[in-house]
Order: sequence, then C-alpha cells, then structure tokens
Amino acid sequence: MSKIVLIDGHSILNRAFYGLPDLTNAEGLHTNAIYGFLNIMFKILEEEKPDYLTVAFDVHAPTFRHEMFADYKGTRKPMADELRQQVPVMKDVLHAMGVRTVEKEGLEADDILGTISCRCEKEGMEVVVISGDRDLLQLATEHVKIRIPKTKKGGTEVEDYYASDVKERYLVTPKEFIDVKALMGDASDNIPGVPNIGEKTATKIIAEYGSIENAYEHASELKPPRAAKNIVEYWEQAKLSKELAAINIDAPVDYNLAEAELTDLYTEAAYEYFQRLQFKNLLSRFDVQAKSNSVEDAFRIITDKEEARRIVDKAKTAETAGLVLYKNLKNVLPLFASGAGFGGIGIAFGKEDIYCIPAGEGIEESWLLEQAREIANNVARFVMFDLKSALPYIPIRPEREEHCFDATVAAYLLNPLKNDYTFEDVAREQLNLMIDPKADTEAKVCYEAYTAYAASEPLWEKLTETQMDRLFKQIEMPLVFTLFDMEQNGVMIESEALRFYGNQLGSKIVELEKEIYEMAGEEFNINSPKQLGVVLFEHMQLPNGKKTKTGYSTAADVLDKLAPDYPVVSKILEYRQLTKLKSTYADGLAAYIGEDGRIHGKFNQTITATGRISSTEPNLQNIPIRMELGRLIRKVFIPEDGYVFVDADYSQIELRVLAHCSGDKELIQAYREAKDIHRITASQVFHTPFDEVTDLQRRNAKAVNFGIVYGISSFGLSQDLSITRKEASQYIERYFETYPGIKEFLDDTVAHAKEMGYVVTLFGRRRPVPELKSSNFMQRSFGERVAMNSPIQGTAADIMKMAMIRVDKELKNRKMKSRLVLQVHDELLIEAWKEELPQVEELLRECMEQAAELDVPLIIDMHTGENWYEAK
DNA sequence: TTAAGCTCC
DNA sequence: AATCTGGAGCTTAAT
Repeated sequence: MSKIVLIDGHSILNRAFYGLPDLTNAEGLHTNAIYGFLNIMFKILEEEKPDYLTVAFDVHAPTFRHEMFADYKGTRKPMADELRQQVPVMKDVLHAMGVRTVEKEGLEADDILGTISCRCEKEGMEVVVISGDRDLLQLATEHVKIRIPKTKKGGTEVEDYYASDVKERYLVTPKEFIDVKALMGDASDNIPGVPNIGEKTATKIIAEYGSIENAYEHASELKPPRAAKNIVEYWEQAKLSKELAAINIDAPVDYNLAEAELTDLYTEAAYEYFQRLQFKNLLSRFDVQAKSNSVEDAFRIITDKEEARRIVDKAKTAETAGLVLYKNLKNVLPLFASGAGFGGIGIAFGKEDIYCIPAGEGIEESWLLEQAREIANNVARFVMFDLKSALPYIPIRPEREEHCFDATVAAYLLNPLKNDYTFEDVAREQLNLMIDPKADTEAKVCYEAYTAYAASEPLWEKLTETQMDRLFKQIEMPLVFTLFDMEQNGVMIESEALRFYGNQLGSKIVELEKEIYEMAGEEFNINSPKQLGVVLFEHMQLPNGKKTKTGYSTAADVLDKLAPDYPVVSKILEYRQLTKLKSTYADGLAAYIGEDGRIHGKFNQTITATGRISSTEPNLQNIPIRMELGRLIRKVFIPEDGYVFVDADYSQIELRVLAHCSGDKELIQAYREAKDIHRITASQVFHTPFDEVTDLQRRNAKAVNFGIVYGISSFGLSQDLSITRKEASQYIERYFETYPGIKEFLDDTVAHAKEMGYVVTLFGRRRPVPELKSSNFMQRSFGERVAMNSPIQGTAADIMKMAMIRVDKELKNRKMKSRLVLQVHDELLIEAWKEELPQVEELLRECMEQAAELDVPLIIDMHTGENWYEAK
C-alpha cells in the first residue's frame, strides 16, 4: 500500500520559528524556521518512508497565535518579519529538492490538505498529515494519521492521532471535533461559536449528542440551562460556525499525484542552497561521492621512496605548493600539536600533482620533514592552513616569510564572524568543491593540500577586491610569525610561589566556607547560583530576590547592594573572588607550566570579529589587575635570570583612534595639548574652567568617553554612573555638542554600515554587520553599536599588530636576546636582557608610538620590573 | 552542552 | 512599545 506525507507548510515553519533560537547566514538572512522545518521533515520522512510528499501553503501569509498567548482570546500576531522572509526561501529550497508544493488563491492550506488527504484515502493510500495545528485533527481516520510535532528540549517529539486517538484524547470523533469547535468558537479563527459555551461544555454536549443539529433538537435536555437557551437563540451563528470550522475536503485543487512522487531530495541544487544557508549538519546528508570530483582522480598515495623523491624535487621548483602535515593516519586532522605521531605529508602543486606521502618503512619521518622544509623554503608561493601550528616542524627563513600564504588567515579576513575556517569550508566556498565527510584520511589529506594549493588564488583575488590585500600581506601574514615567536618564547612562572599563593587561597576559602554555612544555618554549594539563590532569597528571606528566568540572580551587582546590610553576602562575594582566583588562576595556570618552567599559551589570530588577537590555553589576557588580591598573581610572572620585564601600554589608544578617524577639531586639539583628556573633556562638556573640574565631573566625563567608544546608550551610561537616564542622555548630548565631529563620524559610520553591510578600519579590515538588517529593534540597535565600536577597536588592533611585528623583527634583526612574551590588546610585555635594557626601551617606544601616523600622537606608558606586578 | 558568573582590555 | 556599552576565555553546576 502506498503512502503519502502531507505537510502544513506555514504551520510547521511557525513551530520551528518559535522553537529555535534565531539563526542567520552570512548574508544576514534568517534561517531558523527553514532549518527547523527541514529537520522535522527529514525526521518524519525517515520514520514514514512514504512514496509521495506534498507541502501545502496558504497564499497569503497567515497570522499566528504566538504560543505564549495561545490561551488569550483574539491575540493573533502578524507574522514576524524574520519568519515572513523565510517563506519564499523555504519554497525555493523545497523545489530545489524536487518536493511538490501546493497553494491556491482563495484556499487555506487546511482545505488543500483536507482535500488531498481525502482523495488519497479514497485511492486506498495511507495518509500522514503533519501540522502544528490541532484543527487538523478533524481529518483523522483509520488511514489518515495526524502528526503534531512539538519542539522540546533535546529534539522534537511528535504526537500521533488516528481517529481512535482523537476519541481517546478529546472524547469526540474527528468529525465531531468540528461540532465542538462550532459551539466553543475560536476567536483567532474568527469563529464566533455560541456564547457561554466553552471547551468543557461543548465537548460534553457533542460527546452525548454527536452533532450540533442533534443537540439543537434536544435543546431542552441540555445540561447547563444557559447553554440550552443560547444554542436556540444563537442557532444561526452556530450553523455558520460549523461551516467555518469544517475543513473543506472537496476543494478545487489541481493536484496530480504523480508530481508528488518522492524522489532523491539530495540534489545538487539543494546542496548549493544548504550551503548558502549554512546548514552544515544537513550537508552531511548528501551523498557527495555521487558527485564527480574530478580532482579526486589525481590523488596518489606514495609509498616508494624513489617516487617520493621525484615528487618533492618537482615540488621544490613549483610556482605554488599547498602542504599539509598530518598525524598518524588513524588520527583525524587537523594538525598534530606536540610532535608525537607524525604521520606524513600531503602536497599539491598542480591539478595533476596531488599526493599523500605517509612516513613509513621506506620513507623516514626525518627525511620527509626535511623535504617539506625545502619545499616551503623554495616555492614561489607556499600555502598552508594554520601555518603557525606547522612552524615548529617547518621553520621558514626570515627572507622567505613573504612567500607564505596562510589560507586560514585569508579566509578569516574575508569573513571574521565564522567560528572556524576549515579546509572543507574553503574548498566549498572558493573552489565549489564538495568534500565527502566520509572520505578516508588519505583522501582528506590530498583534499586539504589541493585546497591550499588551489584556493590561494581565489582567496587572494577576493582580498584584492575587498582591498584587504595590503592588510593581509603587510600585517596579518607577518603577524603569523610574530605570534609564533611569542608562543615559542612563553613566559616564565615562579611555580613555587604560585603553589604557595594557591594554598593560601585554599585555607582562606575553607575558613570562609565555614563562616557562610554558619551564618546561613545550612550547608550548600556556594558555587551553585541556583542553590545560593534559594538559600539567600527563600530560606534567609533577603529582599529584592526577583530576577532572571532560571531563578534568582546572584550576580555581583545584585549582591553588592545587599552586602552592606547582610554580612553573609560580603562573605559570599569574598568567597567567589577567592575561588575564582584559585581555580582559574592559581590552579589553572599551574597546569600549563611546561618543563622549561614557562607557560607557552596560544595566541589566536582568527577568532575575534574586530581583529583583536585572543589568548587561550591559558588565557593570558585576563590575568587579574583591578583587585589587589588578584593582582598579586602577577608577581609569579617573572623574567629569566639576567633578564628584566619591560611593560609598555598605549595610553587611551581607542579614544585617540576615534579622535583621528572622526577628525574632530576639539578632540584632536585636546590630545595634542593633553595632559589629562578626561579632565579636558569634563571642562568642555560641563563648561567649567580646567582647574576647577571636580573629581565627579572628571569621573563622569571618563565614563562618557568610554561609553562613546563602546557605542553608547543613555541607559548604559546611567547604569554606569548611577544617574537617571535623562541625565545620562543630557551628558551625551552635551558631549556631542562639544565634539560635533564625533557625532558626525559615528552617524556616518552607521549609515555606511547600513548601506554596505560592513564597517572598515583605518587599515582596511572589514567586519560585516548583518544585525543592522534585522527588523528586531534590539538586534538592530546592537548592530548600530557594533558599527560604531568595531572600526575603533579594530583600528587599535591593527596598530598594535603593526607595532608587535616591528618590535619582534627589530629584536631579531639586531640579534638581541630580549624577547616579546605577551600581548594584552594595548600592552606588550618584553623579557629584556638586562644589558639590552636601554635599547629595548628605546625600540619599544619607537615601534609602538610610530606604528601608525595619526593626527594625534600615540603615547605609551612604560615600566620595568622584576615581575609583571612591578612592571605594570 | 549551556548558563551563570567572573576575569581582562 | 521596546531597548538597556564593544571585544574575548575559563570554571563550575546542571542538563
């Protein structure tokens, strides 16, 4: 017996839309409803294995009851824009998959579904109807199953209804379901029903009498007298309601079953669509092997040393070579980290020259690595993904650095918003090459090498088109080597002192724990916000316990307000501080100390949206400084014997960048003369002579200065300064009056971003801002703040990168022993050989202050010390 | 895996 | 009518 699945298109889209978090693709297109729809559809198809499939849509986008308001009468919301824009795309996607869709002017999807369902059942088919709308239950029979998906946590659950299930659950048959609705009405469908009859009464009446007609004839017997009276009084209305409630099962629908036959959904067109929508999980459903990847024919696995020798010799003279180092073949890419388990190389230097060369019996690891080094240092263009991680094995001579091309970094510049930059993605995006996720490791190695080889050109073209070619060549690529040096250098830790610090924290924590249990009158996990909230706001009855959806907020700003009145709260805050210090810093850092007594953290170049560098394993960019107790941690960061720390940080680099980019005369002038920019700002904003500015005025001016850089709102500023929103907006207004160039610049930047879809730094780095297209006020506002902040933060990052490169290069050129060890966004830490100290100081100041020439001076503060605490 | 909390610039 | 300062990473608890 053949089977058909019918889907209520808008209903399922709507379910998916409200059941999933907002997703957007790179174009700023919202995709969550489509994604959810497809997941539900695939799940159903796998379960049902039907022969036919059809999706029905309403011609005019219907309104929907928002789930939250489903119980309220008459609260239909118009379809959200984010959902509306997904509807035509959804239809396109279905068509790309060869799925039949039906819609007809004047018909609701219900009627289409009812009609097709009825026709198919008559043909002796099994019918499965998918909808989120319970009205469809009236269509259920022995052969028509209604399936209602529920988006729950951890996947979708589906409620199934044959006729008997409807009866069991609602006490009436599917046909009677229409009569129930006729009596109770449905405000959202404009079905009036009969007054004073709700769901309970309606169900009871229909369960007993089977139809409104029969109930009408026995009106005098009806239970609640009011119902009896009204059913007579409103009989015409009841009949009309029944007509409205009934789904038409004989509508004039042009429908040919043959067109609905379920064929292979995973077409090339669908693949391209999924790719564009960035449905990565769904892409894996496609049987990529079926597609002819002609490059695959060129893949060769080389085990013979003579052949390997011929290949690498040829590679050395190649124009462009893509290389990959891989672990043992059992291990999955990406690259090995620690050196153990080197498996071999992948190399590509032409469309017909793509090789995987495993290290093995005839081909020694050391020989192979040596060949890789020679290739890297001889080809005109050497391309890898994540070059920095290969540099320990393949050192690049300084004069050869400019011949290197890191495809990961290039892909990052082209779209810094992505989470990762895999070779599979780059192959897909740049080469239109689809890689089978199930391919064996050798094939993947070949693919990666080939992608590196072949993608460098389109990547470079795109960098040129977007005018980021200079940024790439002059800043990002050289930075790869600087960051590598910094990682290799690492920073020395006095591990004894660190352990002592941790132990001290440990004892203090135990003490505090006892005191808190004592004061609370019970023992609980203080680290659990959930438990803590219950103890504080329920058991101990502390005031103001309202906040957040998952319980009480126990965030520091909430507890701060309570601390003066409740000593236990102060203890808890102290406990939090100490446990944070111990777990993240004392114990956390200790775990990363290497055999050389140093921490070699990672500095990541392809993470942030703005162009900053990030630091992981461990994060060395968030070592405490604000609180004294935390700041002490910095005493364990020490230079090696014979060395001293030199720490230099830019003074207000972001504000200076803003002054330059905006060209604001006042602010530029202020910086050219400046001793104290916040005081000058206060003086100008508050119309107070410079020398008479109060501390409060200065503090406020400083907060406004920061707020401006972050993309200010009056609310944020008012929070920050504990003033009213009105006062805050007055501050901002006066600030903009004082510095009209800044207002103009920020407005222009947002306008440009809205038009172009991205913002740019002074050095050409781009950041897309898809949020600006959102119809959601909050999202759009976020986009505006991002548009204001990113060019400033990004330009500062660009400048720091240029400075680092110069510092690193200069130290190496002069063959100095001093070395760069840390970067913290606007700060560099150098481990300086004591004899070189004066040179280092001069060089640092020169490189940093002259890194870029702006209309305002770039100034650094510099200190030396025997540890990081002293040097900062 | 996510949320809440905390650390930094 | 609503909104409610930008960029990161790590640890813990709870799912």
